[in-house]
Amino acid sequence: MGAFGEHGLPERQPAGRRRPRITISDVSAALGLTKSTVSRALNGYPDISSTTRERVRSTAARMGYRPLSHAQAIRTGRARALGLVIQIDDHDAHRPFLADFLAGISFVASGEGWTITVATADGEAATLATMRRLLDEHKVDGFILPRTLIEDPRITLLRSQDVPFVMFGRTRDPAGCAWYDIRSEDAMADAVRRLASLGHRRIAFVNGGGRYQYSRLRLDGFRRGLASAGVEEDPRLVRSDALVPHEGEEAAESLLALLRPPTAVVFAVDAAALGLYRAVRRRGLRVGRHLSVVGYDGIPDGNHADPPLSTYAVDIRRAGERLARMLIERIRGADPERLRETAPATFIDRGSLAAPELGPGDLARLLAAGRATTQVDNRR
Amino acid sequence: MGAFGEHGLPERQPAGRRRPRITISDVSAALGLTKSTVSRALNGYPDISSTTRERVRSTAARMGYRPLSHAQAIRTGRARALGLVIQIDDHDAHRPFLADFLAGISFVASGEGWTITVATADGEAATLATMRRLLDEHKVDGFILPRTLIEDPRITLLRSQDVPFVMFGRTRDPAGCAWYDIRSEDAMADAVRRLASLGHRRIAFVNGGGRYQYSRLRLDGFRRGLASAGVEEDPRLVRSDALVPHEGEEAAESLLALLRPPTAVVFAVDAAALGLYRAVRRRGLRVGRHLSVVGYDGIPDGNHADPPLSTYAVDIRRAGERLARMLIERIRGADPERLRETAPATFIDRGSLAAPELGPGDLARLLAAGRATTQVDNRR
DNA sequence: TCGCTTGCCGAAACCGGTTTCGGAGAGGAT
DNA sequence: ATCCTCTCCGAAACCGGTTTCGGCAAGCGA
Repeated sequence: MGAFGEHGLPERQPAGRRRPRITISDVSAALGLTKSTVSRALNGYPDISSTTRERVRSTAARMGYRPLSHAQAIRTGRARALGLVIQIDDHDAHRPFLADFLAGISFVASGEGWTITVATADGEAATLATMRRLLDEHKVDGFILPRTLIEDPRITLLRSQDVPFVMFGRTRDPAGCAWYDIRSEDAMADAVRRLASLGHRRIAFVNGGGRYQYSRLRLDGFRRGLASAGVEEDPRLVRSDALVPHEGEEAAESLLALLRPPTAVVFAVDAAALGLYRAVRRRGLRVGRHLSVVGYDGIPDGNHADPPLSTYAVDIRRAGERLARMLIERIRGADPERLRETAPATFIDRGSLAAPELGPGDLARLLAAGRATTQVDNRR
Repeated sequence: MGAFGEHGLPERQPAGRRRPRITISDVSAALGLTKSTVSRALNGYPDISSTTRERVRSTAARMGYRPLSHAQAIRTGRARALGLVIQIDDHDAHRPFLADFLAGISFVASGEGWTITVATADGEAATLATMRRLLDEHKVDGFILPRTLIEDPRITLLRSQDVPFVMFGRTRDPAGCAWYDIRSEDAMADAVRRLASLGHRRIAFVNGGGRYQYSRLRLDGFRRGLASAGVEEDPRLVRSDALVPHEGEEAAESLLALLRPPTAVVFAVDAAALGLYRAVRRRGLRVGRHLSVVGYDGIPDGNHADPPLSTYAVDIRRAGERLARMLIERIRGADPERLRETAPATFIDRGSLAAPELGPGDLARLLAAGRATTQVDNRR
């Protein structure tokens, strides 16, 4: 399908005026050596004397020679390209960060003379098929896997083919896996402690998607925070699978409808937290005053909410940089179990959490009153 | 710089268990032909009989043969890869759309067996350097240029090297250029007419960045809208270079400070329009009621504003699809002047514009009163 | 029947690299 | 002086394709 031209004759590119590249033969001719010697010198083979090696390296650099990666790839199988397959049917929580993520990856890759091959895929099957195609055509030497699942079929595929990869996020079975991750569980615990120290005792948690490894970790973190703050956990205050504003709004609705509603809500995902604003606004109440909220991710939209959403921001560009670095090392043969790194998220206080103005009881009465005077279902 | 390994010995990849690829030699052996015949048959050379051609094509397809693009590239110079260099120091108006844009490009490219090589660059010089590197290493066969400038150095570079490219957006000197663009000027004109038909007479315009071609077009569209609605243009109601909320906020401030402030504001960029919300909210007024606003882009954040921002949405995924298709045709030799296409934006009414409740005079008085009771400078 | 096209395919060179193999020359031990 | 071992590099094969060149056989006109 399209691999061979449907067009009759192969068209030629208009005669380009690009100056001809400098090939390894040019370098070897200039040095009076054979290209095999030049190749081995540049690749650090031990059977080339150090003086020759230096001579070759310096003149190659002076002449501006850079090997053609596909010419190398045809023999070595390495294309010096990092693969990134983005599954687009997912919730769009991470979309605003894609540019930063790519910037981080690209910064490191470019510095090493590598390139990035990206593809998008619609659904899990398409993602795997795309990865297979990229591998089959030797287009990439390894993959960066965004958004790791608890059970991730991509890992299964890559493991079975011995393809190097690094994950953004941890997974259940870590054997042979390299990763970079943000300790979002610590952020959740910190959020709870922060709220508790402000005086909150009824603290709810709205988690993200159940298939993601991070959801498991963040729930653990939330519980750890409760425990360390000496607050007893109330299972009625926990929701899950809220990834977009609409889902967050529903979760907020059900929490606010409780007999003893929470005075503070911790969201695992910023985008879902924005949904709570709608629910609160509809009741004529105000976030930060009547209900404290804290999110996670640091999406820019949070800054435009009223009041701006306090959250734990992730340095996604740095994540891209580290992942690219790790993947290159991994492709070069580094032990994956040595390539594991986590970093903290940083709290940004924008004013959406404060000491509770009302107890749960008063809040419940206020909510009941608000419900009476407002249309319940004017959500779009 | 990293082109040759700093590492002593070249490490080898752990012995992969991937099943070996099917090469052209496998196909030729199975057919009892030489690989040159197979190659010419698959590429549609006229000196291969049609019966042989079909025989070759069918068995190649049956065996699952797909040519290795770098092996081809080394002789042909074509890598079957589309290049996309994203300049990240720009305003982030288009960042939320990057995933959709990539999805569109990837959808078409994958279908044709092509891949996408992306890179990010910080600043114009870095962008050009990155493009040169990708060309020099034959990593890409052509470029998709996002966000065309009025005078675009990328075009100069690519023209001088006879490299195929397509632009997202038009440019001043269209010679040899292929493009896809949204007729945002029509959207601006439509916005003005829409507001005028609601009764607005003082309609302001806040434009985007001056270097972009679209800014010129959108200003023209705004003026055309005024003319067709029979409203006289007031130069005091036009601002420019507002790309992010903060800049939009400043523009809004200066407009609201006028003796006869506008009752409606058309923004060339949604992100800037969000800044107006802050200025209006600070005065205790309400968008849609006291001041009508309409934006352009269709960013998701607009949906979470209060009231949600009416805007002209762009189908960015389709833009990616069309651009990828056009670039592939362009690389195959199509006439660039034939590859030009525009599409309309679609208006989305979310309630941020309405009939003027107050005349400019009343609004000015209200603003003055609001200013007295509110801190003027509590913006962050 | 002969010569000359024409259609069709094989042989081989080529693209720009990498890798294997072997041998020349230096140096050391005997 | 001879032999043996290293050190270091050249020659050539190779990777998986494309493209040039040439030649065989069929078809055609004279």
